[in-house]
Amino acid sequence: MDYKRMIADTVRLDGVSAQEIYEMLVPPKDSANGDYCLPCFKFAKQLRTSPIEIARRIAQETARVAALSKVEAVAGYVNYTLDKTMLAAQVLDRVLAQGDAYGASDQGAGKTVCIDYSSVNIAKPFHMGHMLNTAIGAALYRLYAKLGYRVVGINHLGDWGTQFGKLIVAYRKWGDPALVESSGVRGLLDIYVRFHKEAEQDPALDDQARAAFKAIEDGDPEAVALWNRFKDITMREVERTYARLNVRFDSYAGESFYNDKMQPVLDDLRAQGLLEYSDGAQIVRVGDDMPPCLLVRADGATLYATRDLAAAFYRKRTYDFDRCLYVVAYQQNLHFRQFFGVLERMGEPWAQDMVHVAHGMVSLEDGAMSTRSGHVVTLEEVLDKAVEKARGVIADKSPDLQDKDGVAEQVGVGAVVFGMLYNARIKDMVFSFDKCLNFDGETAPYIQYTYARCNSVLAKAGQSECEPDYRGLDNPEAAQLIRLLDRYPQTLVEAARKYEPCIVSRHLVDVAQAFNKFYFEHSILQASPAEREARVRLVRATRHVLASALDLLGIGKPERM
RNA sequence: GUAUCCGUAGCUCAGUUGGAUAGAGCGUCAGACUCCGACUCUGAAGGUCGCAGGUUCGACUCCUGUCGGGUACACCA
Repeated sequence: MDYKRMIADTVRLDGVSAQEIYEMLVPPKDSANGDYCLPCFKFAKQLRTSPIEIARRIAQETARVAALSKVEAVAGYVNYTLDKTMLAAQVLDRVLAQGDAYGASDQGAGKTVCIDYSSVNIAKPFHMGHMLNTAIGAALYRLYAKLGYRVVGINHLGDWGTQFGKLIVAYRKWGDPALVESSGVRGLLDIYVRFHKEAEQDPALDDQARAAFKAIEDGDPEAVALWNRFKDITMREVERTYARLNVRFDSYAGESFYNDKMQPVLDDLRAQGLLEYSDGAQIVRVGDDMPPCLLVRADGATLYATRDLAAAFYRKRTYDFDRCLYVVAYQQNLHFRQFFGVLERMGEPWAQDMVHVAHGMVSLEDGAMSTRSGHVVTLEEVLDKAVEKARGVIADKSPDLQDKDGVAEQVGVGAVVFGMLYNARIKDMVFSFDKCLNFDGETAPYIQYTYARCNSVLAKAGQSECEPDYRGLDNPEAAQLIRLLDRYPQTLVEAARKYEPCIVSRHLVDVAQAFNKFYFEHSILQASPAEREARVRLVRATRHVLASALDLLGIGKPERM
């Protein structure tokens, strides 16, 4: 039942529709003012009446709406307070009936969303910058799936380009097959870094690298075999990391996949007369406020944008998406505006369904990360340190815990992932181990602790046949918690609409905080049987919402910790 | 230079299509475990919302300008 609707339908104001009223009913900032409020200032001019008088009249009209325990006109606002016991009964019934599926919806039924995220580079380490990208993309993936969309997760592998020529040259010169096999990406990175260092002294190396890449392009068996080997080594490692993060992809079609799919797009552009020559290169103009999009180099080679264009057409054809998201750092803002602009000029109606979900950059305290110079913090070492720290806390505080290693993994990895998803995605992040390994306050361990605490209470509560008496929840702490549980579904919708996982994480923290306050102020198991049942139901509902949100963010849920 | 994003407490950040006295965590200080898990909870201190105009009954929120910072700007991805 929709209380806002009931109130809105009862209001009679000349020239104002129930829908307008409905949309104006908002939760007051201070919940002491009630559950909803209606500011009446807007009506004053057209009704030629003071907001105070209008509020008074509306308050009178709507006072008879059932389920309201209080209606008050205050300083031009009408404040509505819902009957706490009725609200509690309704919200808890709804949450408990749906369980962990609470918050799911069918808004995406029949619709497809493609999400391009993570996009690892072959032969390069998976560092904290990729972590941010991957966490955001994976959270959006699960979020859209929860809202009923068919989601296609795409890992657009960086598996093409002259760097592979460099790697081949470096590998042939300094690579020890056995060593590279055992040291993996680290070993590949080492010879890659060495290549750059030596190429400064010996420019001939760059020519050899170009030749080696050309060999891959021309299908030279030995070069292609090496290239595949680099891919295998990288993917083996990356898959291990994805498994730890519980991240999955539906497609690994990367750059090389589109090698043979660019020409038709270029032909199409040429046929439409959009492709122009400029200084020997071929470009498409996309508007006066930005530089043209460069698609073919003077030497005939294609570029990043060409591949993205081919990929877009392929995805539209293959998945028939309703929306295609690109989770990529804001550094590439211009690139996406240009690339989307080309689609628009081609008259593709779906050009407007393309979205660059831009996020901030991760840097280190002593400057930007650089793969070439080896100045990176890899995800693996961060996760390992976090898990190690979690293990220490567990040894200290829960020495009798079962499966200490499993829980430490969930807590440590969870803390890192949550740190990536806690702020608005556009924010830059200066990585530090101190901040990343913080387990206090608004962190994953805090939420996981709350979740474990719920489990503990529920285990002790056992089963009950008793009918709940919701007067046991008629207190500010329970009311606040119930309000938050009630708003969870619309929170998910908003997070998806804005492509902002942090809206989910913030709500998750709010729920955990509200629960802990309630827990501290009110005894659950010691209450009278009927009130105890009401409170146990609240704990159970809270547990469902915590579980659901943790799942969406990709954070483990230790039953105990 | 042009475009674009960011600027809110000592630090890191929230702030719901413009609404009532701008919120949280960390840190600091002071408290709460004979009681359902103290990885918890309570309280205090801390703010010209970068600055200046404008729109509005009402601006952290919208517009213009300005200052500070990030990023990008043709043959890399």
